[in-house]
Amino acid sequence: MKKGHQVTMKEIAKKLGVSVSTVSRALKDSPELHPDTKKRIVEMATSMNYQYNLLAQSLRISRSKVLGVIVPELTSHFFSSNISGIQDTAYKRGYNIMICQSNESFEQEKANLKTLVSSQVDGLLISLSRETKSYEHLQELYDREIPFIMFDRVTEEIPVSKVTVDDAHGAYLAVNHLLQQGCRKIAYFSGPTDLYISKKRKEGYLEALQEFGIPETESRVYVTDLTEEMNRKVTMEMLAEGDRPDAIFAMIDPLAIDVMIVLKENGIKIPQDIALAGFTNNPTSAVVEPSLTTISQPGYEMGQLAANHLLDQLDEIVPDDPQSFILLTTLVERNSSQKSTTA
Amino acid sequence: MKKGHQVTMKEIAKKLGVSVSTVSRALKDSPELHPDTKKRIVEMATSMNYQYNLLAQSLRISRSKVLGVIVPELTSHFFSSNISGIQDTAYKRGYNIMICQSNESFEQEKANLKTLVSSQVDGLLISLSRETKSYEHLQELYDREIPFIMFDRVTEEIPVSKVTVDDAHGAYLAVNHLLQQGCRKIAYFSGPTDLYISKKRKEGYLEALQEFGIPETESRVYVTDLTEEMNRKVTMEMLAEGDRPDAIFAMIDPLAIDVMIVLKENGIKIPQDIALAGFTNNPTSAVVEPSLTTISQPGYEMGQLAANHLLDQLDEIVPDDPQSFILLTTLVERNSSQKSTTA
DNA sequence: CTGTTAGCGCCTTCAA
DNA sequence: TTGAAGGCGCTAACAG
Repeated sequence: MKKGHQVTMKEIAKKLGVSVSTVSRALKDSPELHPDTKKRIVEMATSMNYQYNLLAQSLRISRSKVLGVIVPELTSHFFSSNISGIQDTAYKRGYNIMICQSNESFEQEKANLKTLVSSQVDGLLISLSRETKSYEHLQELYDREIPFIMFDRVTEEIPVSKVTVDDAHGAYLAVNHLLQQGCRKIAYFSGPTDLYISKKRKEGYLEALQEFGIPETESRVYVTDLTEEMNRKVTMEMLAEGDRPDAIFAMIDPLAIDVMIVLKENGIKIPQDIALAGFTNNPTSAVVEPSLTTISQPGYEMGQLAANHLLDQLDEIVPDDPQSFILLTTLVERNSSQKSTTA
Repeated sequence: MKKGHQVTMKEIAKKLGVSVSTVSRALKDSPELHPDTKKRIVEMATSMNYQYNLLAQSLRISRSKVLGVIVPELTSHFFSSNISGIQDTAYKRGYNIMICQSNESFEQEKANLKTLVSSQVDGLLISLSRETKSYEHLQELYDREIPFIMFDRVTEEIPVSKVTVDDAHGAYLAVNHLLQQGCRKIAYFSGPTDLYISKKRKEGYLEALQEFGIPETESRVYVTDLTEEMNRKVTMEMLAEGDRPDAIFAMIDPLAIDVMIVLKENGIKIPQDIALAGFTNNPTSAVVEPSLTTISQPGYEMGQLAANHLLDQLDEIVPDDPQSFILLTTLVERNSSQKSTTA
């Protein structure tokens, strides 16, 4: 299918017997122009259905007014909330966004970066894939002075602005809550250990335990690659052990829900036998049975903040030295952890 | 923040004392070029960290290799699945995507259309907002011969290709299933009546009833604007009536779940007192209690199909007369409707 | 095999 | 108040 012809300033100019520059000036409402000429041109443009060509402008001014976004996956509620915040913010400030998903693949992430840079995006918002363990591609981006910031899945290795939630504190809130409920043998179900959030949330987990005088014990840490299969396997392993925990803090809600399913299958009562808490506050968590206690992350706000900050940097409203924004998480108490009321 | 300087072919040419066209040819591996020259140029480009400027190419060839996507909202699982399918497909075929969300607003949808057209997207994939009841903006797009197709939320008014699921048949499957379970007084909970899917799903509902010799009765149709508030209100109204239904078919899962919550609050047993079925198969539906019987829509596949078809049209692999793709839905039987086994 | 020229659509001097 | 010229980065047609 061939795209229909788009009217250009040149054509308007020819029809009216004026120069292209005059048309250009009229269309951007320049004051140094005879009102009549302006009127004639604007009317002609409207009647010819003229549509401004942003591409040409971008080339001209070396600014595309496009932001690139790379996320691990589009279908997760958290990331789509981020994107929603980014999109709304960018739109309000006159920018479009181009989106890529790395599908949690390092190679894909590098490829995405390349096409977005090629497309001359003015800046990038990046959330790293699970596989990303080396950062040369980001370093190169940095060296080439292409503005970008990271959100949620970040690395400390590159000195750019970052937007995250307070993972450690969120985990602390969750585990502290479990402790308040009387649990003392609390397991931590972790994602891959090299993931930033796995580490941070473990910090909070350990801090809460320490505060209650419980010796740090790695023996209650279970690691999964977050596939349903392995989540199930790890949970079964835990159940097979002699000294079962009385509570589980799972690094993210989907993991918590996988754990919940396995526990229920095995006749374990939640929260009576084992209390459970997650992290993220996915919509699903509110409706599972029992409803899942979790930590709420402000996904939409993160997206807004990240986009606003990047645009502030681009527009030099704000100096471009790296800042770290840490958003607050909140505890959402639900039934999966209410020992006191349900026991 | 100023974007770092990007190396251009011109600079490479100057460094090497050749012409820009030679550089251009070398970089696209043209055969009519001395291997040595080519080698020198490619090496120089690499060492200077040259990055191709897609924007300039777009302007030159009048093709941006960008697809525009407009969806009502980004955070719904169904639409993010669509987008995921679109993105993966576009990427594979060398296209980027620009995404806008209309936030269910007609004005926003028109504005989105405008900026995407301005950005010179090669084609558009559109899913209409709930508010969209007039179609001049699409007609204009059509008249201007900008290739686009619609998916999921479509209108028959514009002769372009459409990708939808078989809504009527899906509804038929759900209601037929409820009938098989022995229910005879089946209510239909509908969204706004001017919505395409509201109508189509009602058709399937009525067809199933008819097949069982149940007189069409509008009295069991309940209409909501799909806000939680009104969903609740309508459900309460239904409960207040004398002749309660023994089953409910809700137009979409979130509505079904709102209904489920209200029923449970009122001590109604599901499915024993009232069976329940939804439509969409959101991830949430699998984990609610009782798990929700629903109709599965292939969101990712819809996105893939839509993107592939549009690109086929653009690349003239396929003639550009409008086609209608109707994807199959499947019944997902879960506990909210299993009268036979649970009664 | 390589260089020159022209132009994609737009805007910004500079000149008139 | 308006026009002409030049250029953003790249490519394609035409020379040589």
